[in-house]
Amino acid sequence: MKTIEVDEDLYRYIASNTRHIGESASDILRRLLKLQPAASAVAEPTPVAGKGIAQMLGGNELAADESAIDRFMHILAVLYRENPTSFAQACDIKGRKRIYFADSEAALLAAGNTTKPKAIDGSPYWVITNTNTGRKRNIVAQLMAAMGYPHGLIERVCQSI
Amino acid sequence: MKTIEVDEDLYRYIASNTRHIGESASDILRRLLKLQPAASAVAEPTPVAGKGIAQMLGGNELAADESAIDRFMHILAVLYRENPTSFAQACDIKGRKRIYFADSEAALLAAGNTTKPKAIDGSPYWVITNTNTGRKRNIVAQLMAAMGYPHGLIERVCQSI
DNA sequence: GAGACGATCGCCGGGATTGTTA
DNA sequence: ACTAACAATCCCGGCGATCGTC
Repeated sequence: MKTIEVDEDLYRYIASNTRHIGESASDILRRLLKLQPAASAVAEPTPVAGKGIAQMLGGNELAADESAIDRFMHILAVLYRENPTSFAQACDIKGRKRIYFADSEAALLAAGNTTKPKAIDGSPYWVITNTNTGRKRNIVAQLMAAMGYPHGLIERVCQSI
Repeated sequence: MKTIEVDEDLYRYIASNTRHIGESASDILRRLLKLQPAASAVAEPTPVAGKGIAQMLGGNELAADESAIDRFMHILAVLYRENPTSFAQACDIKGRKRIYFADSEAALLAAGNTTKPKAIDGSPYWVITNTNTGRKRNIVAQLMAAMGYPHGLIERVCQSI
């Protein structure tokens, strides 16, 4: 991985061409420049834990998300994609009254008022959304901890929300 | 200046496309992606009348358009003509409920009430028209940013609406 | 769906702030 | 009582589209 500097507007241009969750700056540039996709992209059946999330942090993909909610949803989508099974086991996190994750909007609505549930892209899950940013960080931290991510990475991800 | 991370091979590819000493990554990428140059440095006179956005601003082309809508439509037509591909990638801009661009009138009508779609001259695209001038400026700014135009030019174009 | 334009104002989403409970 | 953790109200900024104006 090399680091290069680009102007603001170029950066936005690249970010605006994100096609799907988990796409890195390299992926986007390769597509825009009509180059061959990275060789390893398809071949790897079991991604190394932490790879997807770390890549997300390194690249510019979160830049396209304007709000904390967008970044929150984006991170959750990547976490799910990276390890659906682990996510499923880890996501029964709850607050005092509310539950945070469920496989239906109704379940979340039933456990609190005005929770503003949103569907997690590419997964069967929904999350609560009506929280301050601190709690969003909290939820992500708890989830990632339960999924077995290392401390440092968790911290960096939370920082990025 | 923003920093992004790219794979080794991409880095080498970009470096190998350097045209002259001191050329920045942004300059090279702009050229490879066929985006607008950052500086006003249009060293060579661009002869064809009505060729680009800068030309349009320079001349009195827009003066003939009485209303903000006319100027709005005019600008969009020029932007499309200047780079149809980039326009196509950039134009999936939307509001909270409405979509702003589409390749058919019906698509815009379906996504909002009384949006007053109009066809963009010389292109297959339609835009929403029932917005205040601030929003028209907004739409143009978002579009141009996503097409990779530099800030200064975007501002001047919006000013002219 | 046919008058055209677009400012104004109502509504909605984001999330900090404030109220509540353990 | 005091605090920490949590819930959800409510303010602000942004968006939609009605309706006043020409």
